[in-house]
Amino acid sequence: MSAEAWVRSAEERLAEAGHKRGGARRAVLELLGIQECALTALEIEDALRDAASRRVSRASVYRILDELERLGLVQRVETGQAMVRYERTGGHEQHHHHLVCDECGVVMPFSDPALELAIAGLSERLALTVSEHEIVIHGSCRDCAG
Amino acid sequence: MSAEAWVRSAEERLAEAGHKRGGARRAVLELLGIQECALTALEIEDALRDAASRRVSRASVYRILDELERLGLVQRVETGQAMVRYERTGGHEQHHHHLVCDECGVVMPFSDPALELAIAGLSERLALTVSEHEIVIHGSCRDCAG
DNA sequence: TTCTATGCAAAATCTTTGCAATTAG
DNA sequence: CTAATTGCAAAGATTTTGCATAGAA
Repeated sequence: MSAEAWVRSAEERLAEAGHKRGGARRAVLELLGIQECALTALEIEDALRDAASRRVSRASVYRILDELERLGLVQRVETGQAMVRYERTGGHEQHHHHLVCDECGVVMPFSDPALELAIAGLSERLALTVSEHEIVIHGSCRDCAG
Repeated sequence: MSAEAWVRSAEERLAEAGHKRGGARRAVLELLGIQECALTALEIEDALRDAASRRVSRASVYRILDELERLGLVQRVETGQAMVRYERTGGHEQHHHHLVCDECGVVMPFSDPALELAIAGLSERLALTVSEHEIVIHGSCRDCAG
């Protein structure tokens, strides 16, 4: 799904849920739509200010992300770093997970069919209705490991 | 590994690293040793107070957990809830991951050989020296899903 | 109009740090 | 003695909330 299509479908979903349009949320959606990987609230705020697309207050960024998450439009990524990250769901070419270098803090996306299969099988046996899965692997990246 | 054996080996490791013994840390180690699953710093503080084993200040709990994590004796578990959780490493019968019910907040451990295999295979192909993996699956538990 | 969206500032929550007193080796 | 441990209180960092204004339907 392209960034534009994702933004459009997200706005539809928001309208269905009784939301009105707003410039701040639109700006956040457009930013998330074109991201390859997860951003923190602060990164979103900074990116919007720098891109001059529109300044959005931090409180709004948090409120918007919270609502988007409730509607399943974005997903939290817990990297174990100080801040939570968010990225759009269902939008990228394929579902991906994250690698985190605990030394330099870089976060990289990765995909693995075998892992997806294992999780799919697992989901059927759990005492839980699985809503999403997000796997974070920690370690040292090539630069840091030397 | 039994709780006692784990506490003993942890203290050895701490001694090697140049640490002296301390009552607060000892109490935290003994508590973590017997836990089935991950606790938050606050839960640790409360458990120690209630068990009357020893009161430990919150700052010390955090400092102790931080040091134990640095030495690889405990592992952080990011559940996506407000607080980070910690549990001992290498101590339980088998490596486990976590299920989180996003409705009631309950955290349950689970194990899955197929998942471990998938991760083992994956680790060899990553641009990362894997230090640990911790998988958290979100959803609704039986009680909440109805 | 009426309800949502937003910004600002204050508050809340979790975690870390500074400092002094204590204690282990 | 010397360095690590600990508690307390203050500070930090991230996130949430209250309130008033602006804006969409």
